[in-house]
Amino acid sequence: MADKFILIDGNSLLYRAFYALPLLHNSAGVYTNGVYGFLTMFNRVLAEIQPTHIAVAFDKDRSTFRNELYSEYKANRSAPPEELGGQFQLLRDVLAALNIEYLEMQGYEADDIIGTLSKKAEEQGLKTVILTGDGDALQLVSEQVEVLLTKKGISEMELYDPQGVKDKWGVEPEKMVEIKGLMGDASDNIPGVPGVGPKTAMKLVQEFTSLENLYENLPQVKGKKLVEKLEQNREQAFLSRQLATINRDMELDFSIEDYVMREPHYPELLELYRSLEFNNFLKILQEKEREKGMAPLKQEIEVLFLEREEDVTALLEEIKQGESVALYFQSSYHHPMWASLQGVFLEYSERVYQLKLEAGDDYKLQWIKALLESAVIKKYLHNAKFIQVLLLRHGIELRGVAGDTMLLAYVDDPAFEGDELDACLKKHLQLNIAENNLAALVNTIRELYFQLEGQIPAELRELLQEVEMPMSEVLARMEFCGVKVERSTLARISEELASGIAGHEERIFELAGSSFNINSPKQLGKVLFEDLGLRVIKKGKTGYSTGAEVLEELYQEHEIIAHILNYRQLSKIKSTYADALQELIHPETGRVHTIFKQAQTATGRLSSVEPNLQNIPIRMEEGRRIRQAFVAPGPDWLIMAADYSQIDLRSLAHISGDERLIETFKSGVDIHTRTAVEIFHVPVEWVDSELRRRAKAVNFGIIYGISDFGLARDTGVSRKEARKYIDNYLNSYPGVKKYMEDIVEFGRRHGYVETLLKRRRYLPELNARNKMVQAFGRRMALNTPVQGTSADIIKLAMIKVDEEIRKRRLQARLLLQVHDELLLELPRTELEEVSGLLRDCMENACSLKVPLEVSLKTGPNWYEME
DNA sequence: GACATCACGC
DNA sequence: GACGTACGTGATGTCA
Repeated sequence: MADKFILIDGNSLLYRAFYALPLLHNSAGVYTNGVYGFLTMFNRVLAEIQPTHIAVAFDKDRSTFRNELYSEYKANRSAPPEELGGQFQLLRDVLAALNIEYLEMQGYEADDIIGTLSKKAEEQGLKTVILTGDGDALQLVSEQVEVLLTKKGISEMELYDPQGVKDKWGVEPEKMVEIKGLMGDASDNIPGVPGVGPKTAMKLVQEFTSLENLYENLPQVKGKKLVEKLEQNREQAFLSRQLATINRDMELDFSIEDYVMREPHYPELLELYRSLEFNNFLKILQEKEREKGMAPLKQEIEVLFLEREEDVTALLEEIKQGESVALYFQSSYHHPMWASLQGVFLEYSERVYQLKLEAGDDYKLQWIKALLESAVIKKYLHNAKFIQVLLLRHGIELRGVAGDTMLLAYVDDPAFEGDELDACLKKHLQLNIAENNLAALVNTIRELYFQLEGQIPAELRELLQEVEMPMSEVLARMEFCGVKVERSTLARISEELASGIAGHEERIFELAGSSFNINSPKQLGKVLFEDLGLRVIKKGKTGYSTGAEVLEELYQEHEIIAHILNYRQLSKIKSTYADALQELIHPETGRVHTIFKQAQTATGRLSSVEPNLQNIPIRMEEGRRIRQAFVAPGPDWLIMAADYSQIDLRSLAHISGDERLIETFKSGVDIHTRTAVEIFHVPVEWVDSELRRRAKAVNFGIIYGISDFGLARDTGVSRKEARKYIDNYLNSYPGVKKYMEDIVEFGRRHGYVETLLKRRRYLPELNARNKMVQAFGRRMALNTPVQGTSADIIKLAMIKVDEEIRKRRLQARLLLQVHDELLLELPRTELEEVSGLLRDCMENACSLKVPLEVSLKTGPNWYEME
């Protein structure tokens, strides 16, 4: 790549950053916002420009050659505020640690240094970008030199090339000083010609090109007043031009090598960032350094090909009982029910073997069936569930899985995003797999497993072995089984929806007076708020907000709103459910097979994708009908749903140990009614549906760590009233109040919070300096143990249910988990036994301070259930 | 392809 | 003066 020089006006940028950001300081009280903002802009621009050379220029002090010319120069500038003053030296320190040259010269401004350097760079054929907030630099723009001007805040900038300057000012860059000479510059106290502003100055320079030429031809200038003013201020104009002209011929010993980009001095930089508490810069820096220090992976790995059955037999004879292998399967797609196998890599005793599987090679897979099904040969894999489902399609039951690096990495840190093997290797072994070297990959699996397993606390090892690993097998069976979905039912619903949608669409266009794309928030916003002139309630980043919340407020104001809301609802159901689900019915099974992601959520919950079967509509009747398509697989079969009642509140009761909450669940009274009695101070017979609804919202809010603001919005009462409800709640349930205080304190002290089964979630946010981030961390600290405990409980229940069904050799099968609900299919003949078994396994999944209650429903499909 | 907006579930 | 319930996935439009 061609060499590129970036020249930064340190003063200008620091000022800009200082005023753009709130006054931040570290815990020692040192103000840091200017330096912080400088570095933010600096990093962004560096990433964008990727310069090979760099220098930062500073003003030396306030007296320059310009003051000798004109004593009033910059006389209007007051000294920098106290909070900024100290940051100049701080910035110099940071630059020194970054190993970046900075320059300052007695009697000159940063501009002059930049002008001189850019001129010399130009002479040597170097492309230059000048980063500054000072528009004076535009005079330096040329074919070789571009200027990046800060516009607003610290994120908006504009890059000027010669055409850019011409577009904006109508003249060549070098004529900018002529304009300045005429119009002056208030910020530098350069007078110019009074009464001549940017517009007039531009016009004059366009016509006369220079001050000299202008004054020689003064009579040609139109406007008597203007000529008069120009005449009177002739000397001042020339002086102003001189002041505005950047000196490009300072005496500088310039050698381009002095400004080559160099590696920072890491120890100094780390120390500085630490003391300034620039935690995100620190993180980026450490990440970078670690990546550099990463051992290059042994890329040259000898791979032994298993081409004939005899090769495999020989290998299998070598692998003794109790020994272990690592496996890596190549597949064509990320969904095990839609993927085909392309190859198997096997690492044994530090040797790597490969079995290639082309289309029609399924028989080769049978060669290793005995190995895969052996319970005594230990296997280490990454995401064993995926392989298990894929193999089930080939009639192979994977057994003997001793370790799964994906699940291990998940219990180590559930917030880590990157369930892929290479991401885990990078994080835990500092290994960077540069290319897709699968032999190298399989060769690292066991090392990753043992190293990480050795690091995690014993409780997490237990969670992995006793919960997540068995869970993985249960989920594999559920995914492979799938759930029967009737295409014809979905098609019928889709058609009905289509006609409903068309009706709303027609009426919307009539009322709007034009047709447009209703699905486009942008176009819809224009119609509602510009064409129809409705009240603007909320604006987002990109324009008017048209969310349901906003539209509901406008409901009474225009007939169109109701149609839009209905249109939105129906088209959501049609596109996401009725239509998309049909495509996902598997041709071989006639069923829909989701993937339950087991290493996805920060709380320990599962998630469901392709399709997501955890968000099938239920609240609104129109959407609920989608459930009619989820059917039992035969006339003598049933769908059964088993719901935990109030599992999150029961988890909260257990964790907090609150006496009243525990007592309520033990006595079996309705929790929301009870809460209403407590927080509204009324006898139970006064609790009507409205009071119960509000109490329910409060209960909900408590679990989520809601604020008075959010509660007010959800219940429709005033914020003050909502505050009162929360206070009343906390007084009524003092154990919950204590829990909230304790869990946040625990999180601050330990850096994490944990669930019933000691699943951890790290919460660095709790100790953040940013108040918003901290509040966010607080809500997570409150919510995660509750939601995560519920997730733990249902996982335990699922393992028990699956175990029991298999032990009793029942035909009933687990199909889905929807956080607090299990869905099964079963022959009618097993109805009684499965009901008892489910209730038993779920209610006794674990022993809490409160009873767990389960409600069971059955029916021919997921819609008609009782 | 990344991002924002919207809407569905618990 | 804005902004504030947790955890998710997916369809669609917009803009680079």
